[in-house]
Amino acid sequence: MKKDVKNVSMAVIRRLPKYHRRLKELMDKDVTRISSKELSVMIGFTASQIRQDLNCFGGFGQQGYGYDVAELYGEISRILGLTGEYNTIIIGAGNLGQAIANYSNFEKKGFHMLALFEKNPRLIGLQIRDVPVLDIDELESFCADKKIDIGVICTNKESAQDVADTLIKLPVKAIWNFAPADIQVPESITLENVHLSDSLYIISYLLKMNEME
Amino acid sequence: MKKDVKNVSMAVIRRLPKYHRRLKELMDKDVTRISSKELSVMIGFTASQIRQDLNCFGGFGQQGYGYDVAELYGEISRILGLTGEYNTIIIGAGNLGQAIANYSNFEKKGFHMLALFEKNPRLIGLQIRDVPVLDIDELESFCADKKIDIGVICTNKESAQDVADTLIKLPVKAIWNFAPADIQVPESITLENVHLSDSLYIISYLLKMNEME
DNA sequence: TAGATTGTTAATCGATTAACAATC
DNA sequence: TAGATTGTTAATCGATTAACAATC
Repeated sequence: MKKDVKNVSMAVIRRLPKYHRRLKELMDKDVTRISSKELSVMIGFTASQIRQDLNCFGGFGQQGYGYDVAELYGEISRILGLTGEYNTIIIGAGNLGQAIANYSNFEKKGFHMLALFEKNPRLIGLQIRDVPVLDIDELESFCADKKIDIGVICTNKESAQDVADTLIKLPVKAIWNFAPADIQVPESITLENVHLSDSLYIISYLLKMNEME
Repeated sequence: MKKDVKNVSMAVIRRLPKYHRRLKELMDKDVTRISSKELSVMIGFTASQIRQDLNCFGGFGQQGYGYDVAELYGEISRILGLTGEYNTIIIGAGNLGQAIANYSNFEKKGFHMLALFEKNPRLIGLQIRDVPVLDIDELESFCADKKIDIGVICTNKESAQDVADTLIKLPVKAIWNFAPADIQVPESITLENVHLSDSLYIISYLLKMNEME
C-alpha cells in the first residue's frame, strides 16, 4: 500500500535514518518482530509518533502483531533511497575528506566514491582505500563522461562557495557541505550541511546552562 | 535586559550558531548595523522569527535603527557560552579524530584539545598540531588531575558505548559522538550526536524524490 | 517631527500526542 | 474467540508568522 509521499514533512524524514539504524540493531540481535510500543522504549519517540511516521509511507504493520523487523528495515531503506547507486566525489583531501572516503559503509550503501580532488601537491597521488586523490584541475575532465550525483565539500570556508559553483556547473545533483560556511545553491540542487561547529556550540550552550543551575 | 533563559526551546537554540556565523560575516565586511528585515533576506528566516528568537534572550535592538552587528555578535557568543574555556579530549585518532584536532578554530573559541587517545600503536605518539596521540590505556591517569568538559567519540560504532561509559566515569560533562551508534548516557550528561550517515541518507532521500517528479 | 524598526501580543500553522475503531 | 496492536481521526501542544503599539 503505497501513499502519496510528496507531502511528508522534513521532521518525519529526518527521523527515518534513526529508525533505519535501530532496526538494523534489532536484526543483528535476531529480533524478528516489534511493536510500536517496544520500539518507542528503545528509540525514545512515542509509540503514537512512530505509527504516524510510518503511516506516511504505507501500512507496514499488522494489527495485533506489530511490525516485521526485516520487512520494515527494507521499506525504510527503500524510502531513503538506499537501494540506489550514487556517484560521489569529494573536494578537499584533508583529514575530513579522507575520513569520508575511508568510511566503507557508504560504499556498501551504494555511495560510490570515485575520487577526491585536492590542490595541495603533497596529497595528490595518494590512494584512500582504492579512491585516488587527483589534482583539482582535473575535476572537469574527470567528470566529463560521468554522471555525478553528490559532491562533498571538505575544504575550508574560504573556498566553499567557489567549489560549490564549480560543482553546480559540472553539474552535481546534490552538495554535501562540511565547510563552516553558508553556501548559495539554486533550488534545483539538494544542499545538506554538516556544520560541526554548530553542533559544538550547542554543547557549549548546554554546558553553560547546566552551570547556571 | 536579561531574561529568564531557562525555557528557550531547542528550536531557537539550534538557530543561534547560524546567527553567530552570519554576523561574523557581516563584521568581516565592516557592516555595523542590520535590521531584522535585511538579516532575514541573507539568512532565510523571517524577520519576525529573528526578532522572536533574539527576544528570548533580551532586547538587543533599537527601534527605528535595527541591531548593532558587533554587539549582537557578542551577545550571541556569550549566550552560546563561547566566552568560556572547555577542556576537550578525543577518543579515536583516525582521520575524523585528527580532523577535529586539526580544526584550529575550535581552539580559538576556547575548546582546548588536550589529547587524542588511540589503541592503534601506529598512531600513538603522533602529534596533531600540538596535540599528542596517547595510548588509550593512559586515559584515566592522564585525566586524573584534570577537569574534562567534553569527550569526543571518534571510534567505530562497536566501541562507542564502551568509550562513552569510560568517559562518563572520568567524568566528562558532555559527549560529542561521531560514531554511527545510539549511545546511552545518564540525563546529567549532555549528549550531542553527529551522525554523518543520517545526513547522507537525507540526501539520498531527496535525490530519489527529485527523480520521481 | 516623521520614518523606521523593534519588542511583544495575537493569530495561524504544523507537529505531536491521545484515543479508539478496525482487524489480525 | 479474546487480546493485542495497528492505522487513523481528533485534540492538544508548540512553533512560526502576522500585526501593531511603543519608541528610537
